[in-house]
Amino acid sequence: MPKSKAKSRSPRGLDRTDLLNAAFELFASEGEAGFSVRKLGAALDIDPMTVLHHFGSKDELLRQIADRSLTTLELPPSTGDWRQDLRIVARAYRDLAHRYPRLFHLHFRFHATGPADHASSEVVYRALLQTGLPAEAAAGLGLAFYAFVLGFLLAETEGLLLPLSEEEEGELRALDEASFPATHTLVRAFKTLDPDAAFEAAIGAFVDGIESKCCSARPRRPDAKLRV
Amino acid sequence: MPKSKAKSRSPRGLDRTDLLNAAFELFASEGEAGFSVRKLGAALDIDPMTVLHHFGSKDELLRQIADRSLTTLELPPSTGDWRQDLRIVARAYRDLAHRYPRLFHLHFRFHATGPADHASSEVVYRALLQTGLPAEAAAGLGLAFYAFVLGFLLAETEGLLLPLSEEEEGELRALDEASFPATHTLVRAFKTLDPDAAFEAAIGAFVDGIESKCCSARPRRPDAKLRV
DNA sequence: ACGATACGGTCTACACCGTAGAAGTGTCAA
DNA sequence: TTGACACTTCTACGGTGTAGACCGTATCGT
Repeated sequence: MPKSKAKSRSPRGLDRTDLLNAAFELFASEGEAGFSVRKLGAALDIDPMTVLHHFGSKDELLRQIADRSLTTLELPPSTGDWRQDLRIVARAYRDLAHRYPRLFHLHFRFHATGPADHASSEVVYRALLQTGLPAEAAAGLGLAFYAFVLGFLLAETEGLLLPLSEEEEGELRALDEASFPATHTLVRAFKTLDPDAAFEAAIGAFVDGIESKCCSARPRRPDAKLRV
Repeated sequence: MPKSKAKSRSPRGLDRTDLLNAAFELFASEGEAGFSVRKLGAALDIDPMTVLHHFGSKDELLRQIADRSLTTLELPPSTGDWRQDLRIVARAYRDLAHRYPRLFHLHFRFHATGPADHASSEVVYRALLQTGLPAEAAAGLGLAFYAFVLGFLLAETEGLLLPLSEEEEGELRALDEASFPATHTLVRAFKTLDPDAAFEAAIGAFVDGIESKCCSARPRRPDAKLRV
């Protein structure tokens, strides 16, 4: 029996899990700029080298922080409708991004390969296979789906999607109206932009686009009055 | 006449433009990890502080590097067809990402506001207004379009879209086949994934989705005659 | 019971980073 | 000449990640 004691033998009361939890907390609240091995050590009253002794390098620690955040992904059960399932996965990732916005960008640096990730991928791939598309198309669209969703969320967490500030509004309005008519037309809409609606519309467009690509025989949703 | 002399008076032969060019080059070739003010100084045989004197801070230098890369965006003329125009803008950004993959992520850190960006946005917004969608929807979809495209390209430049490696393939195949049937089905497709096709399919799906959202009255165009 | 071994933890030291502040250095206007 | 000013450099400070040596203790094979 290799592991009878749960607490193991740590001279200090700290497990490696505790270290990871503290690191996660510090990174999530302070952001990458406010995170360093030394600061983590100070917060735990621990020598900084102790943390490196457990994780090997700061990079590996960050990788595990990213992994840990993925384990909190809350994936509702499949509905059986692939359109809904794609939306559900997208919303689950968005929820994750909103819970830990300061560390979401880590998911790009360390392409996650944890079990949580595989579970959500399976939902996505199953959904795309249900469309009847050939495997090559399903695979490409699956990865594209992730890239799109994660990309959108990164943009959102990095502040690219915020309603226009006064300064930005001024900059846009200063543009030559003859050369930038569409931009001028939309300035008002940008000021009152609703990120939730934008996200749902974008995901909806993507899903509808996939639908139109594959199985036009299927009946469209009731709100669609028009047909191709 | 404040600028009669092109070269200005620099004791060394270096203009601020030269500094920016060199910084751009160094960053583009070495990546962020290999870029530092000190290294830039060494490469130019210049004191590092000279760089900061011109740019104020490293952060501002990076911002200008990002801006500079955006000025190389090659935007073909509008076709008049909003679907094609959206695709054109997406491809222009992808071309940019492929030319300078090591610095593409900077576009997320510094939401670009340069003139090059306004020019491409205008194309996107004009395209979306041409769909006949209301301004709110057009604005949201416009930002979503950027988030999606940039996100996809970031994923691509960061390596999330590469065909499966042997190791990753093994990891996927090791998954329980009963629990991950779709993943298993697609492993082969992932090994031979074509990023170009995935990108075109994804953008196509998004555009088609927008089309289905608005004006199905327009006749779909067979891609028989293309113009560019 | 007793070294051997391994491991958790610490300490010191090194190379590198961004940059504030002071101190040259040159060129131009008065 | 005398400033004034932009440019460049030097020095120094506080921060970073981490390699390498060191120490105490717990476990194990004998």
